Amino acid sequence: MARKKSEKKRQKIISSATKLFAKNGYFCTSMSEIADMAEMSVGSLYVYFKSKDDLLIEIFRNYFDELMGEVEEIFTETEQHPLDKLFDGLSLVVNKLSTDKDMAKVFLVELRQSNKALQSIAPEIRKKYEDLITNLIDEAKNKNLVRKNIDPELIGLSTFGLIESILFDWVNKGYTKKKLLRKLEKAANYFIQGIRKN
Amino acid sequence: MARKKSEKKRQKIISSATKLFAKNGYFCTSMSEIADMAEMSVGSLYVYFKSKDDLLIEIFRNYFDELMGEVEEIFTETEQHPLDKLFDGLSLVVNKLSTDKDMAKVFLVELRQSNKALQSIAPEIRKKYEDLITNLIDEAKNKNLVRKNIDPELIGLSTFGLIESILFDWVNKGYTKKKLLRKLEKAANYFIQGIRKN
Amino acid sequence: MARKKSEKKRQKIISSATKLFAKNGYFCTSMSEIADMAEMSVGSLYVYFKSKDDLLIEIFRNYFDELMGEVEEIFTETEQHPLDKLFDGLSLVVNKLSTDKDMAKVFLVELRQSNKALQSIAPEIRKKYEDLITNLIDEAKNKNLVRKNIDPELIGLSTFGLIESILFDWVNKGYTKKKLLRKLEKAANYFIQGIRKN
Amino acid sequence: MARKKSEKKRQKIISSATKLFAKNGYFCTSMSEIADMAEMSVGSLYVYFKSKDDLLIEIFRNYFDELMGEVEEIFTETEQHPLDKLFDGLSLVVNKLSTDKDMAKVFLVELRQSNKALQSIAPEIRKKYEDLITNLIDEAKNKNLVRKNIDPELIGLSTFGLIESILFDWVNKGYTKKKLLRKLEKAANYFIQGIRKN
DNA sequence: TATGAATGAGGTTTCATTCAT
DNA sequence: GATGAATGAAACCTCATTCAT
Repeated sequence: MARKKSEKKRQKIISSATKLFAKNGYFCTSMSEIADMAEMSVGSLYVYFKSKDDLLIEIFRNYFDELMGEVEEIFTETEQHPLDKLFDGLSLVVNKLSTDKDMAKVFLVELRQSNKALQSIAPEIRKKYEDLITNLIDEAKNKNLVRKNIDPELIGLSTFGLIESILFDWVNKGYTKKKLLRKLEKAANYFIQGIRKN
Repeated sequence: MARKKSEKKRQKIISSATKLFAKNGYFCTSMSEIADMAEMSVGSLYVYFKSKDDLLIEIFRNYFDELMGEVEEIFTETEQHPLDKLFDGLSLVVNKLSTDKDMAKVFLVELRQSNKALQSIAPEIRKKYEDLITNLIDEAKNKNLVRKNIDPELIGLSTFGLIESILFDWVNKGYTKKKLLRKLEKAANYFIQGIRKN
Repeated sequence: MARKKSEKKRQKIISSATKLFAKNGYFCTSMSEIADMAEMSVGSLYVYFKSKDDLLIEIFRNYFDELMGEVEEIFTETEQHPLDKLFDGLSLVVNKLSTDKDMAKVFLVELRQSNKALQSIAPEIRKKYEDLITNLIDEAKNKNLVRKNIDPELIGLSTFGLIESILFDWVNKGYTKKKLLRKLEKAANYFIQGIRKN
Repeated sequence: MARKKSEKKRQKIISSATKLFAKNGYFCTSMSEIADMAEMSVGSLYVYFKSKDDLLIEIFRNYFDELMGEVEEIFTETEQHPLDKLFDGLSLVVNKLSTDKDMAKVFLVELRQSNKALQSIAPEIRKKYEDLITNLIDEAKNKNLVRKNIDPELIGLSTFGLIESILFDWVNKGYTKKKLLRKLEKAANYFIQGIRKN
């Protein structure tokens, strides 16, 4: 029970920090602001996280471990057409990030920082994503479902860019989630059409 | 002559700052580091730029005004197939940014900041790019050269994302410029294939 | 208990700052000098006061609220001759300021600054003083105890000037408190004689 | 002729500086602001004045040497009643300062600074004034025109305070010069009544 | 576990003054 | 005489982190 209460506090810190990082950026957010929003003392933050960097890292770690797990599930289900699975994967990522605009913002902005804290985690997330895509495209190539000369790594990169740019647009313009998803689907289709073997 | 010397100093500040912003990020670069690298005093930085923010803004403003000008030239040349012009435009952007990896890095990272300094300039650059693409795609639609239902704004977004993700990969992995361009061309082709009317 | 300790520190900052402002003036006193004299770190000053301006304001605010309160008490005691109350009021002010020469100095010098910090507080203090005098002189007029045509506001101004110039002399020449009070009383008498109805 | 042109520049610097010191205070006025207002370069200021302090000192020196000279003239004219001469002297000072509100402001504010630059000049001006008054009152005492026990030095102090407080009021409230003079005359009369032998 | 006062290093910026032109 | 770019010391202030309670 004590464990539970403690976990609740951790989550409150994470959600407060995410909100503030989204609004003002990592560097323009102070620990005391986070403490204020989380309704606890600065000292308490350091009970749960060993540094400000650490807090940022943990925000990403949990979230993207889970997210990538879900993508993997989709990709390893064997029955579907690989390009449909690709489509579903992209939708899933955007769908999930669209439920927490603050997280989406932080993901888009902070994951590019040269910030030391993230020099470990950011490439890790990208790598995981690219590996999943690469495997999927390899599968598609083996089944002869995509054009020749398709570079699987490049598909990873491109789709990551697609996700990012469309989320970025949504985050800044603030339209409905539904519209966001329709946009993603359309753009994904342009792209998938470009690599599908007819 | 004094004017010329003065302009030389300005450029030295800009290149030093760009290098450091690329390496450590805007917030983790101090004015005194910039002064050191530019081989002048901190006070001198403030002779040429009225604040650190201002310095960052000017770095972007000059560079992207020129770059977008060049893209516009390509797009408004009338004789080519619009999708070829699109291809050429993407190549141009990546080509140019590939000559200055520091600038590329700064472009990729800092243009997403919620940093107040950039809240004006970043959207401006994106907007200019999107407008150029939108006009081009509209032209292509009028000439019936792309599939129905193509959303011009979405093409802007997607290609921006494409450029970013491929540059980002290059910046981090550091392969040759030639390889970078080949990647961009390939990815651009996937995408353009996806929207071209056959 | 923590509260008490905290209040002690505040007071130490205030007294150190007052001493230094008196000696070198507000602008020629740095926060780090204040910190040194108060035997704490610069950062600590900002725990108690949100800016250097704020520190100066608080020095005045507390002191003069109390002082004006005491003057008011004298003036609203009903039994005495109003001009005697005026005399007592002037004595009180000088008496009190003579117990803290640093405060007197700061009062004389800084309250005239065009310093933004004080643009709110300085007129407030003067106004409070003038209002008290005005009421008192109005009372005297109603009781027919002063000459006709006496301008109450002018009495406020003049006596304020009297207090200031005599304190200023004392602060610079540094004679005994007793002598200071005698001077004030004499000068006050000259003035009061000039307005009293015989 | 060159001499004349040079003197004109000096005067332009002085008037610009006075204006800015009046508005923002000595410490909140920068040399480059003064240069801007005087329509010349910073370097030129240093051709005419050896430092910022020096500039402030010279502003006072010229002005008050002249002013005190005029007061002296009045006081040494032998035919008038000394207390009338006192009255005329006070009027003269206020009259003159009322023609240049900026100078009045600077006089009121900066002459109290503990500013090193002024530690020489400020007491000098006060001393000169007090000496003139002391001589005058001594004359009056000899002629048996004032009450016994009048302290000449105290009259100097008090009237200086009177002048200051009334000018201060005018400077802040900004009424007409005529009204200012009437106020001064009234207040002077209260005071002179208080010391005159009936 | 929880607190928040205390720290001190480091940030950006200002500015009086100098000096080569 | 006139200029204004260059300087560098010093200013105010912030903030991640610690630690005694």
